[in-house]
Amino acid sequence: MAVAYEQIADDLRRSIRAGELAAGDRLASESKLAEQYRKSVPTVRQALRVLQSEGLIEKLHGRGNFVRRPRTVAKRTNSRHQWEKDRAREPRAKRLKTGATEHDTGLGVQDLVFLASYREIKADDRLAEIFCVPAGSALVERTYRTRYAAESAPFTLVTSYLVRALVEENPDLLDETKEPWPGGTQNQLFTVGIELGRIDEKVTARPPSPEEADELELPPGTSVIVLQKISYDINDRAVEMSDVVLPGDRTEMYFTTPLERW
Amino acid sequence: MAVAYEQIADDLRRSIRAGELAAGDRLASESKLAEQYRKSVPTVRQALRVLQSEGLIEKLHGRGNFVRRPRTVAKRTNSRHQWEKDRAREPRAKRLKTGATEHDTGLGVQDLVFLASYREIKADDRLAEIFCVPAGSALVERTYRTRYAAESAPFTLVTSYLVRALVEENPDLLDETKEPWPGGTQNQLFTVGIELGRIDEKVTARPPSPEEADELELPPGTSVIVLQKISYDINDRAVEMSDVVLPGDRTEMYFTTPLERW
DNA sequence: GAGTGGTCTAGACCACTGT
DNA sequence: CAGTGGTCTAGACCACTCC
Repeated sequence: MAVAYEQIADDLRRSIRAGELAAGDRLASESKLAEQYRKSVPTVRQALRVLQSEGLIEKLHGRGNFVRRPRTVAKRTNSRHQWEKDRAREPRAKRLKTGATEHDTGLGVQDLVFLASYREIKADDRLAEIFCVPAGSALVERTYRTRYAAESAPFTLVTSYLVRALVEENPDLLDETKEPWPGGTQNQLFTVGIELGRIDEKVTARPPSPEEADELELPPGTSVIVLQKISYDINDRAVEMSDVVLPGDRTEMYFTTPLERW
Repeated sequence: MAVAYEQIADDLRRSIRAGELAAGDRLASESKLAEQYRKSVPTVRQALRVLQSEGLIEKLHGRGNFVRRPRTVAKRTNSRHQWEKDRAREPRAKRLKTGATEHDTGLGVQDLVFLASYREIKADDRLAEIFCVPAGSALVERTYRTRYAAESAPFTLVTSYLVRALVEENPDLLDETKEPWPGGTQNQLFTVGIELGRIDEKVTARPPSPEEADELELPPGTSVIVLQKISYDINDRAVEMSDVVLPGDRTEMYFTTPLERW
């Protein structure tokens, strides 16, 4: 009944689940497996494709097929926003100690590696509409990569936008060498007199672009979670927007919604 | 440079994007395509697999390969919770008119098809911990399927749990024929004297189980978004939990986080 | 029954990895 | 260089759909 490639996939899956093949182990070569199961190599490869799409194995050209190691789950909350706001007016010494990502993940600043780069761009139609500025207005585009010190792949790719005219009175906000900025974006905005009143987040999932799959080290078949965050000041003006790309296989997001009393 | 199957995939992708192949059109048969591109059938099939994993085509055994129709995006917000709470004490006539899903999607009750079934279960360890009851306690398990009247696949699979002891004083709450219940779960809980104080939602993404892929009509390679919702009453007691499975390719979720003033 | 996609074979050659 | 996975061929046979 069951087709051959499914039987092979089932058998290998069972071996992995049972621990006969441990995380990081190399599987027998495809030609060896074909011999063992008395099937052709393409049939074995079809079985391996199934396991790969389930995230159980990793195919490395010229090296072999390996049992995938489980990766650390990265957590993200919406309480981070109020937490960051509360710290935005604290003294630098306190802000230096920890940031919103550490708040979410429960790790210390030494466990995370952080890369930032800034450049200036002109607003396209989407960004112009969000910020209610004319298309072509000057924006600051900031890209961030955050990863665990012990792993090679980042767990978030962030592109953040600010309206240049709103922040240029503090030249440090245009200088990427000031990153990581203690206290984060909310403290940066505080230095130019902006207080946030509300944050809207839109969450979707989609297949990764080839570049995203490469950078996040995603197995084929894994989706990315895409989060678009817009920060509004206390006058309901959009002052910051971020596109956040998160690996679907290792991200958990938590949202708390308080309700008003009757 | 570029390998054959990628060239074929690129060419077909371009045809679809350019509209030469419209949504719902059948592609030429695999043997015809092999002839056209002067490649073997397995190579053509490899190209089609790429397009399938991108959600661009749908393979129907015995019928052909078809350009996939874009499906309606389903929206979900967290403002639905306050909205539903505000309506929970309204008269039945008002609650009948519309529900939280209509609030999210902007549609009327006539555009949506709704299925519900109830059964009684015993709490497993996970549920016992969430509700702070002994394992084995009686729970009401309620499953819901919601779809657009014009489409065949539901856009949400919901499994919701209540502690039987908390709701059994109103026998209607154990009766699935009372669904769809005007005013939703928050009105149901109101009838037994429960007011919600907070809702926590946890969001992750993962590959679908075969059953989920089948029911949601997901193309291979598409993830599902999994949302676990826990509703707490005003004394911080968990009173309801839902597991919500959403198709990753057609779901948008919106979360608003208000911030306290400085 | 004709036409379609699904599975499978047996083997060739190429590209990548590590020694 | 040997060994590995990646691509590709040419064809066989099966399962499904629709007429």
